[in-house]
Amino acid sequence: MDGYDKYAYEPFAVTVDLAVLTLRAGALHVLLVERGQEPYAGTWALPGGFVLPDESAETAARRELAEETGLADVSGLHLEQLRTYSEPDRDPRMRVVSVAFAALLPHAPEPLGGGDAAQARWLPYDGTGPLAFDHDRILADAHDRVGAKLEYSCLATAFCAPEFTLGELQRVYETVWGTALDRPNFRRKVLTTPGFVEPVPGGVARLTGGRGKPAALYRAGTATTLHPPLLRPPREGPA
Amino acid sequence: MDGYDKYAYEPFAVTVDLAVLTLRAGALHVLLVERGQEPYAGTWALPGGFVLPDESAETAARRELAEETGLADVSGLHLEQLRTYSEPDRDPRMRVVSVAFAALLPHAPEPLGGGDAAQARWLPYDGTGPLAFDHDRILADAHDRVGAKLEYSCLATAFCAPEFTLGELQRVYETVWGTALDRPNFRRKVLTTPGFVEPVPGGVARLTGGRGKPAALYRAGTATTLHPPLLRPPREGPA
DNA sequence: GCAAAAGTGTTACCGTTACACCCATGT
DNA sequence: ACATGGGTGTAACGGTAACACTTTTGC
Repeated sequence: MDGYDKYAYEPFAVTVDLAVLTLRAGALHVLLVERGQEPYAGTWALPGGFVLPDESAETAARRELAEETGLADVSGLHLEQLRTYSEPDRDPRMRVVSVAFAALLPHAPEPLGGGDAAQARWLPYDGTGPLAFDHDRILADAHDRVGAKLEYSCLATAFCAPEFTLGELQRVYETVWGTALDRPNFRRKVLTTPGFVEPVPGGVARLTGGRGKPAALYRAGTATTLHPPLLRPPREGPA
Repeated sequence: MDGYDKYAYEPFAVTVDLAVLTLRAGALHVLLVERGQEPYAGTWALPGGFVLPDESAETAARRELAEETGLADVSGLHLEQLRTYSEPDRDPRMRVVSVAFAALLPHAPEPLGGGDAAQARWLPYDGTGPLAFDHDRILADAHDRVGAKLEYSCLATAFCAPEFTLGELQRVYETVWGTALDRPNFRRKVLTTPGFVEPVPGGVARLTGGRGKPAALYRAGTATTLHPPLLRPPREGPA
């Protein structure tokens, strides 16, 4: 019953699919590619590709991330395995098992599409219409996971440039959660959590929008988890 | 760059590995099988097997769960995908990508090992020695995940029989987390969380150990998440 | 001056923590 | 009687929520 010795296995194609998320103009955006062939020709899909014989899924995901974004260095980007999608009929042509990943980008390079990659575009998270295959579900799962991890981890800084203001960090939470947060309370929570952020010593300040007081700059700290968590306001159930 | 049309994929074997956890005699136990062939002959390993051509990984995992435990009905058991392990060298013989699952059992049928399955045994979570392949890591990941989910979900009831006492539920937390909890506070927390547990109306009572006052019985409620969470006491860092 | 964004301070509330204490049962 | 496990009560603490208010910039 061990099974391994039989070699009586069915060949599967193993791929990775990437939900690459970033903030653009105050809205959550996803990196999507337009399919050229059937099935789903002309439909938007998550970027992805085959896992090569000498690669782990993580290695393949980071390679695809570099190819699709056109970035020279993706080693510092947050990349996280979501789960594996393996329904037998998820691809009509053949048996494809896909390991899905979520990636978080800070500043979002413009339309990109470098090299031999198909045209990749940033589209707003809401209003992508139905995606190819089961990619709507993968994208929704990615959003759920990221939203949940903001509560108990320092993940939010992965959406920010190396140096950022507390206002930018707060906008990450508000955009992903779709809720407004109280600024004074958010400040206190972030600043009193050891290792979440550390001030940039140069006492530098910078402008975010046009007007307003310049904000102090912070860097991501060394902590990875938040204790106690920063819980999102509970959804108001319709009475 | 779409890739799909090329059919230039490498064949992978896709398997599932199961970390089946239960509580026996107040200690966390894992279901393990002893390997008969090389590599790792004579070593304990997680139960698992190939994903069949018409199965999803979830279907395969539930089938394996039934086969390895010998239980007639495993439809009500908690089964949850953990993550996928795909290092190219994780099996020395061939390229095997494994989707790992965690399963939680209530009352733990005895040594089991029914049908054509290899001898499966319950072993204590601590003291299993090194397992075959990367199964130590999978098992540790399963334990981490379950421990974390106890904080913000009603998962603990999956370790309990359909009707249980609050003392039994508390022992689930204490065993998985390895920490003692204050009984009065635990009671309040569980009872004031809407939908976590509901009392068995028959006002029935039962004995857990030998002595002591009979405890009231509860069933799992309809809620799945805990708001606010039941946080485990923070680890005391060595000063 | 006015709007906009950053930053500080204060109070009330709520959940948890750390206990002390009582109840029911078996030996 | 006493040990064992179930169940109730309560005061202190800590973190959060919901504000009011000041400061610094651009127009």
